[in-house]
Amino acid sequence: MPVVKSSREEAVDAIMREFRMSGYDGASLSRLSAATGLGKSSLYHYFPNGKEDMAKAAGERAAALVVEAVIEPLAAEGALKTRLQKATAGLSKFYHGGKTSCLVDLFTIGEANDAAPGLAKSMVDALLRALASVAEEAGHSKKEAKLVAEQAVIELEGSLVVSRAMGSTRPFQRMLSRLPGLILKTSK
Amino acid sequence: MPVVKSSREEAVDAIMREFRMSGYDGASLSRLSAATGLGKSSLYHYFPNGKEDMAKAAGERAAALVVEAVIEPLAAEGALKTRLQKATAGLSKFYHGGKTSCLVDLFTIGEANDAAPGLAKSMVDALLRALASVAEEAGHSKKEAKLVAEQAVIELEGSLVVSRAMGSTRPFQRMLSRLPGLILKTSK
DNA sequence: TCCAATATACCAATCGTTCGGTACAATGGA
DNA sequence: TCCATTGTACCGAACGATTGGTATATTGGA
Repeated sequence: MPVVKSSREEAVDAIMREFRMSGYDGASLSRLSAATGLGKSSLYHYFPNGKEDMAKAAGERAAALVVEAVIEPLAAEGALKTRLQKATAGLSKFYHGGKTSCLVDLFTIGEANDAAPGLAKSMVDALLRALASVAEEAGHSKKEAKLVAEQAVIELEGSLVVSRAMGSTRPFQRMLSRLPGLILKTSK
Repeated sequence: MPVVKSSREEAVDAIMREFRMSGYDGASLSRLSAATGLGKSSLYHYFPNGKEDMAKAAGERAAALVVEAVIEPLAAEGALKTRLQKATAGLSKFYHGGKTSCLVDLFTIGEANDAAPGLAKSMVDALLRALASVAEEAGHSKKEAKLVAEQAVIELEGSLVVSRAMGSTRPFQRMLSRLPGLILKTSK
């Protein structure tokens, strides 16, 4: 098991960071080059199809991080409440307390749609499935569970947008504190 | 009262549409030129500071439309429930049933921050104030009203993101049907 | 005649991309 | 063991196209 990250893995991390800061259209090759410390031409060594490949790699990396920080804790052993706490902590970490945007948002704007179609959809689908399964376990019907999961993702994405617009992480933090209740409560 | 829109007003509408489709970075001058049917020279005649001015004009236009479709109905005479219905209808119209994005989201990404700082914040602030005032009228305390308003904006923005990502307007529609209850209900 | 509005032509800068090439490590047959 | 070969990792320079923006000329209605 390699302790040292490969150069490519480091690059993907940096690229993901840049995309989450500037969006797809805003993340120019120059910026991506500066962010990775790799020359523009070197980027094409790791990502033969250029920006498109970089977006895909960034999306896959982000998805993997969400699985690790949120979905796996939810699927683990233990009390529901504890798992939900771990998942919200994971969300806070992944979104840096609300300071970093979500690629689901950024990759559904402008040219990103043509460059990497379906990428955002698959990301949100995975999250929806994981949340719905937990909501079902918490006592919701299959139908209710789906709605609860959707509501959770809506609040997640929305709180990130509002936090960004207001220049404050409070909306995101408040959303995190609401999340466990949203999924656990059975009363309508 | 002019029935015919001035050439500039028509241009602003088209520009707003283009920004809402492509985001700030994605809306190039060529696209804006094509969308308005105006040559670059004409665009710079109406918007001397170029893209930046266009973004401001689009933001102001969007804000005015939201005032007209949502905020004024909320502040009008009549039963609260009726006003909320009109406001949700206004939201549905402004966002084309969930098919069109929100500039609050798009203008907080990439270069837009530098070009038009504070634009998104002022937009979301106006909406928050209007919603909070209605929530207060519905029986919430000042503090609760603020939180309820924030929650409403979060769900609005979030449902637009999720709808975009899923390629379905259902999440937005469901959010609209939740909205009145969110603001009206006094029980915790 | 005036001036808002549009056209034509152009600019430097940057875009995403490709080219030709270097440095170095690993491989493998003689 | 030698060394030719191959693969990996990277780079600077340049590509054509497009970016946002400007300067100057022309048009046309009041």
